[in-house]
Order: sequence, then structure tokens, then C-alpha cells
Amino acid sequence: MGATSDGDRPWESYQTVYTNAKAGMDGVDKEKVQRVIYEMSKGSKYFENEQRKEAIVKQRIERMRAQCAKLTAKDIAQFQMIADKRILELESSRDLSKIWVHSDMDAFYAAVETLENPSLKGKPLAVGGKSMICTANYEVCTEIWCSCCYAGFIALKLCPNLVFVPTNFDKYMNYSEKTRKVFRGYDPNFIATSLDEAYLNITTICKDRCVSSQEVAEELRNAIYEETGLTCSVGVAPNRLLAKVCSDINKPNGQFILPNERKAILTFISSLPIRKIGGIGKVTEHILRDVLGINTCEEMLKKSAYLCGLFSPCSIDFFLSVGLGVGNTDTQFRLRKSISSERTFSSTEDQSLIFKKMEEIAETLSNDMQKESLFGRTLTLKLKTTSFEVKTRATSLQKYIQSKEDIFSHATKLLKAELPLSVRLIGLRMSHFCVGTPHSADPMQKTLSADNRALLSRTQEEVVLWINDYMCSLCGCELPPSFVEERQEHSDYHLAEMLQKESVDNFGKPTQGSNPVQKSPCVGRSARKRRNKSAHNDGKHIPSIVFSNEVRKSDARNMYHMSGFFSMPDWM
DNA sequence: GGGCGAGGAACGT
DNA sequence: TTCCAACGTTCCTCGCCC
Repeated sequence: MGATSDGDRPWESYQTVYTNAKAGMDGVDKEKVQRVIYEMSKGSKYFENEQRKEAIVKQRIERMRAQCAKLTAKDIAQFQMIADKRILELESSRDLSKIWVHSDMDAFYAAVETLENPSLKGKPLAVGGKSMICTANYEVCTEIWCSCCYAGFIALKLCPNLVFVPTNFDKYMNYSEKTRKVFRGYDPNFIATSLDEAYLNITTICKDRCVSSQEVAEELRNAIYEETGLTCSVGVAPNRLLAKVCSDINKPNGQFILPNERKAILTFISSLPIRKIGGIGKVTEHILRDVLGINTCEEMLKKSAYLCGLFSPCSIDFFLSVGLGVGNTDTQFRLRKSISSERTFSSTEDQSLIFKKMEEIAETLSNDMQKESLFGRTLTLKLKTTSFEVKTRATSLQKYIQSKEDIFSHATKLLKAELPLSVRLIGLRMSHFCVGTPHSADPMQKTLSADNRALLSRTQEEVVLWINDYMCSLCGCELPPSFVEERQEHSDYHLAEMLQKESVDNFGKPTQGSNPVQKSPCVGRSARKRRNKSAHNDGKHIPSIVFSNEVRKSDARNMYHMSGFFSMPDWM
């Protein structure tokens, strides 16, 4: 942004239009696009809110610059030592033994619509509505720079021939399932991150069949095409962070293979813009660029001392990993931490209507929770006001809830405290789960004591059977073998429950003072607490001691890996 | 005064 | 003429408690 930007060319400073140009869009007149979006957005409430958010980011940048300026030579030397040590540790954790594939369907929703209605072929197509489009095909991309993230009416202005098709998620899920059928043939434990994206570990298949990753990638793309009639792009690399970047390089209908060699990775990373990395979005890019002048992944290492001086250890680890091209190579199981439902509608102040909307959302959320046997004890109400300001109000309850009535009742209390109000979105979120046991009412109860654990351990192997080494035979709770501690607590729970029942059967009432557990610890509380503690403390300040590899690994994993199934950044 | 948890905001896809 | 999502996680701040 130049000094004159806000004068003659105000659109240049409108951050909303900063976006990650995709492959095949080099010929687009970016300035025209940026100008049109600015002109059409200007003056709207949405625009005003964007300006407000931008001002906050700018303030943050100023604060960080001031923080930087305060660093003495001694501070910087100290931070450099910490950074260098950490870089060495990350380097030693580099795993080049795995071959990961990231598969990304090309303009998925638009491609499905075109496949089912060939008359759309060759036309610029947007899936969605005038308010927001989900996906556009490549005909649109070559005209207006970006395949999505536009309001429909703006896209229409930029591309007057644009044809709109409403979304049909059942259709997309059907095609997505077809792609997953193919993925299973290459990696039964593949990780789906959305309807159209997945990670596959093809190490074994390459080894067993004595074929190159290039051949497998090609075969996979052909198999997807044969099964669905749709094309995809794939990236092959030693870890998921890099595979994701690689899949974007030869899009659409292409592939890019990054060899499992350190030198090749460092060369690849050296000039890679940071925005290409999953997990670095508009704001992070803006901050790194304007505070530290970091534009490429390589520069993360050059500015490592300053990164250590400004960011939390979790963030530092991520940034340094990006600089080294180190990413996660394990297939890890992730547990959901929250579930939510939200709806946007025309702004209203009508309280009866607002409560009606909230009741509908409570019902949807309750249904979703029932499908996954989830009971939560923290309820968060989200409100987006007419001026696009987002507020959240949360409450933690004395018992785990799931029913629509319970959710609505507690949400009502939260909402009443905010009235009167003019809103355009209401959302409800439940978190702090207890999975699978409707009678686990009191979150304050204790888990098994050490004595009880010793007493019970002898027989617990006989209590819980893990179906497919994965699902609890007694309650259906899903825990993979790697969750050793969580499984232990889960077994303890069922055994205690069984013994308690026996006690009742034998004596007519529960043994006094021995009510060891009434909560199904699918997510072990002790483990969770430790993870939270670790992450929390780390977020506060940067310790002057050098981090241990083990601690940092668990923290970084905590940061993202335990996240939801579909919105997890892919770099870990 | 430090640990800890809750709540709210920010961020990313 | 006017229209800009849905979902999930992490980060940061604040206040309580020992």
C-alpha cells in the first residue's frame, strides 16, 4: 500500500478484496476487480464493519511494531538463541519417510452441476445465490480473479453473463462419497477435510507395488474421473502441509510432485508466498508483512528472532515449521470440540421472531447432537447485529444437555439479557462434551481414584471391547488405539458402572462413599486438563527457557489437531 | 501474584 | 435499488481463588 493509496485509489487499501489468487488467473485485471468491489461495497453496513475490523488490525500492527522497536540487541540475541534451538529441534523431527497426497476436486460444486446439466458447459457458472456464492467454475475465474468469496451481486457486476445455480448439498455429498470410495482403495485411513478435499498416505501402496508417487497420483486422478466424471488436482509431498500447497500448483486437472528430499523442499519453500500455506489467512499475512516484512516462507527463518519476540510459542512453532517445510506426517484421529448451528436472515427487531428463529436453531443443534450422541455443558449464543458486529454470550451449566428444550431454555436466558436488539444472524454452539451416556448428568463429579483404578485394572480388559479396535462395544463411543489414556479412563468408567450396578444388585443400594464415576470420559478429563493448561500457559508469554521438543509437539498438536473434522488447517 | 477457568473475540476454511 | 455464509478452533483478557 503506497502513501497515496487512500487518496486517489482508495480501493487499494480495502483489505476485504485481498485474496489468494488461484492458479490460472494470471490474466485477470486485478485492479479493475478490486475497484469494482470497493465501489459496490462502499457505504454499506458490511463495508463499515470491514473498515472497523481493518482499523483494529492496523492498531494491532502498530502495537507490534512498537513492541519490536523496544527490543534491545540483547533481547534479540536471546530470542535468536531460542529460535535457533527450536529450528534445530524441528529440523531433527523432519520425517521424509512418508508420501502424502492431497486431493482437491476442481471447482467441485460447479463441476457437479455442469456434469448433471451439460447445457451449462462453457458458461460462467456460480453455485449459490445473489447474496453469496459458494463456488464458481474456471470460466468465471479467468474473468474475475477469484472463484469464490464474492457476494453474488458483485460477481454478477464483474461477470454480467454469470449463470446462477442454487446449491444442492445432497448431490455434492453423493459425488463426494464416490470419491471417498476411490480414496479408500488407496488409503483406508484417508483424512477427508471437506466434501472435496482429502489427504491420503500412499507410502505403503508405493512400496508394495514398487511404483512411483507420480504413477500413483496419476492413477488416482484417473480413477476419480472414471468413478465420478469429475477432475481433481493432486499434490504429493512428504507431509500434509506441503501436499496441500502442491495440489494448488497445477490446478485444474493436474498434479505436482515434491520429492522427499530436504534440499528440494527448502528450494520449493524458499520463494513460496506465505499466503499459500493453509493456516495463514488475510490477517496473518497482513501482520507478518507489515510488521516484519515477511512475504515468503523462507523469510520466516530470517526473522525468527523477531517472531519469538512477538508471538506465542504455538504460533512460533507453526511459523518456523513453515519456514522449514516441516509438517505433520501421522494419520491422527481428531475429536470434535464443539458443535454449532447458525442462520442468517433479514435483519429484525421483532422479539417473537427472534425467539422463533432461535428455537429452530436449538432444534437443529439438538438433532445434530443426537446424531453424534453428544451431551454438552457450555452453551454459547452468537448474535450478528444489523451493523455486522458479532457478539457471543456463553454459559456453563451444572449438567450436560442435549434436548432442544434444554438448549432453548438456556439460550433464552442468554438472549433476554441482550434485548432489545436488531439482529441478522443467530447461532448456538455447545461445547465441553461428555459423549454417549445420557445419565452422565453432573460434570463436577470425580473420576476414578487411584485406589479404585488399581482395584479395577485386573478385570477391565474384559469389560470393554473395542470393535475394529476403534469403537466401544458398550456405548459406541469412538476412540482410536492411540488415545491410550482416554481409553483407560473410558474402561474405568464402564467397569465402575458395572461394579456399582453389582453393588446395587447385591445390597439394594449403591456402596456408600464409592461412587467412583458417573461420567463417561470419552475425552479424558485429566488429559484434557493437561492439554489446556499447557496451551493456556504458552499463550500468555514466551518463556525464557528453551522449549523441549516433546512439550512443543503436544502444544502444536493441541492447537489444531484436536479440532473439528472439517475446519482444521492442514499443516499439522 | 500465579494458576486456572470462563467468556468473548478473532481467525481460517 | 439492494443483496456478503456456516462452522469450528484458538487466542486473549479478566476475575476468582488459594
